[in-house]
Amino acid sequence: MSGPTIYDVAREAGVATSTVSRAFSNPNRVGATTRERVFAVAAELGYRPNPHARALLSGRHHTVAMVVSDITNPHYFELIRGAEQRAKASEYTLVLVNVEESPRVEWDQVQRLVPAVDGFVLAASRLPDENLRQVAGQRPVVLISRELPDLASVVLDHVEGCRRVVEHLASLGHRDLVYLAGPRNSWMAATRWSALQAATEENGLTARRIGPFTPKVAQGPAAADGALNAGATAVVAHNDLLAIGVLQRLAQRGVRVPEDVSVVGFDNIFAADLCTPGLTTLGGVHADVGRVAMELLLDAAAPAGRPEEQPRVVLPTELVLRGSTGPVRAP
Amino acid sequence: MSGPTIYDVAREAGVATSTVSRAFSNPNRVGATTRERVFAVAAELGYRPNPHARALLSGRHHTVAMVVSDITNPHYFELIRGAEQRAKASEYTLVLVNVEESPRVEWDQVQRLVPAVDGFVLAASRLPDENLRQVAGQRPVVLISRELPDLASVVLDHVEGCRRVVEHLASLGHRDLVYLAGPRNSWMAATRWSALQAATEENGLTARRIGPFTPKVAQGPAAADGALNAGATAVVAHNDLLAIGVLQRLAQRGVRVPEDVSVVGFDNIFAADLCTPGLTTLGGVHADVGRVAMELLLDAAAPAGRPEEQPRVVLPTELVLRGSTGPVRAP
DNA sequence: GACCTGGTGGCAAGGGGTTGCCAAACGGTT
DNA sequence: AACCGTTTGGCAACCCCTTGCCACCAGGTC
Repeated sequence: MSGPTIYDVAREAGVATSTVSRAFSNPNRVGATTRERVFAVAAELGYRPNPHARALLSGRHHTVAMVVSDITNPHYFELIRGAEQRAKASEYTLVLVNVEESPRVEWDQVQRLVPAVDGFVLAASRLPDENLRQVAGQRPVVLISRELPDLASVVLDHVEGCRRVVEHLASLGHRDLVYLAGPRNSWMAATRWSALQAATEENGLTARRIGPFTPKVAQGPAAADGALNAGATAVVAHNDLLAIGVLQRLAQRGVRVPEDVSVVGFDNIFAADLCTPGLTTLGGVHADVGRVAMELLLDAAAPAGRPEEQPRVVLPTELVLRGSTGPVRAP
Repeated sequence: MSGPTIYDVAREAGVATSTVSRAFSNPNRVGATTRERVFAVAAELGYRPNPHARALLSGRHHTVAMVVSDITNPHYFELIRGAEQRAKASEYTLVLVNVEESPRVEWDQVQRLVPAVDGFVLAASRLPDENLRQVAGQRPVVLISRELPDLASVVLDHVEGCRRVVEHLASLGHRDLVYLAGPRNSWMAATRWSALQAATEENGLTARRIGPFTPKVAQGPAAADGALNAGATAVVAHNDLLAIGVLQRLAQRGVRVPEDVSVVGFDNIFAADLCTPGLTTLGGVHADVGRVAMELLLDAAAPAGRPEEQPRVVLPTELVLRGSTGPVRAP
């Protein structure tokens, strides 16, 4: 069934199995001529080292897992793409797990994979802090869109980003904003809210929060109705999906955007510039986020062992202005 | 570093390692009381079977790979989601590989993974037929959006679907359509083109083809300009991304849709109903495609061995009418 | 009491590769 | 010719788990 082994190669090349093994894993431990013959025979036989046998002994699998909380959110595609690219570049295999916003599923899947992978990239993990620490005790972990002391993480700079959002709205004359909150167990949701609060205070605006909402288009109507009911002039949605749902509902109810209400999202997903009006949103280079996270993970998983201090990378955001924000309507 | 082994469990429980092994992999081969004690000790020690040691002997890894040709296309998200869900349900691990439209990368990655996975789902593979057969000789393979005799596949019914597209355009008075072709090595592109040809002939229309185009938004302008130059009244783009790019370019050039030109896409991606006007497109339940493909693969990879005949599943399409198609302009 | 039967559990041999340790081979010294 | 240091390659143990085969034991039969 499976292909030839080092034994076949060794026999064929007239050397010991250990020599074949070393020719592949530690080339300068074996003479040049011998090595060449081994390679030649291996190529001829179509030999490929069995990664499992290798992993068995070394405990290193050249495999990492990426866990995302909602694979249908286009935002994650970019993260995945960046991470996958980086992993591939180092010949690491990427295992993808979608946990559909469920901490329970996330925990089960991570535990199932612990013995099979060298590390985890957890994107927008919904696990409680102590579970994250547990996982980190078992394998190297890099968080995306979440921070925790002593764990490596990559996040976009939402403090700065939210300030830009608030300043933008303030410059348009808005005095009050309503934040449509993301899931309760989302670190990002909490971070955005406190960053918005800080920035509004700084700029003399008020901020209110309603929700939490599952950040999907389908939740848009509920969120939009809530915002209208609160008399909002400016709405900041937890992410673009929710914002798009809000836009749709507002249009349906005859509320004009941005004349009556301004709407801001987060992530700058693919669809954000296609909807009507285009969505003003706080973006960033998400593929880079994925790439950097994977890079940190590969470093941590490297034979050298993980460094003592866990890096915390903060990447810049970018406020993308489109048609969904405009001057506040005359009172 | 790694956790306890069956030896630890065996010692602690006062039984032989083989008993521990059997307690897990073949429970009714060992007495109830012994089994309970083994489980208790295992739980206490936090024992987890090492999947690699297991795979080494059985040759089965409980891991499958999914290869997609462009992970940034929202269309694939749904495929991935369906496949991931199905794999998870059977406790299979899903390895994701993005090959960025490159047959070379696809081949390298697949070969790299052959010894590590139980099978492959190849979505829109760009590999030549003979390479696909080679892979199928090494591991079970299920194709998505591609057919090949003797290989299992799951596709949407594009013959029927294209007929619906053509009938729709014909009913609006169009007498001629221009197909903006997908990549040269895309089976889907060839299939759509021949299905469109057949359907146009059947309905007394003419069809022309320009391209090929890489099916991304960025290629839209070139495609749109080509279509306008050809004097098209109805444009059928290889997929929604290209169609969206076309819509943008047409708007930019002041060409009205659908008054001057009708545009149709394929896939019904997330953004198709957000653009302006909404995109008429041939959709289908892509998550089901992924799910079914994974199901076939798991069947084929099952211990029973693969069945002799390779299933070819054809799922229904659905023509989604939106604003981008309308009556042909008066001549 | 001798014999059989079915149910349990242990022994030991892998499965494919890695690696510590040792020995042979080789070229050069004195 | 005896001696020495350095490569280079081989032996065998080990990684963790599975499984064919055999031994054992309790209970049932005649």
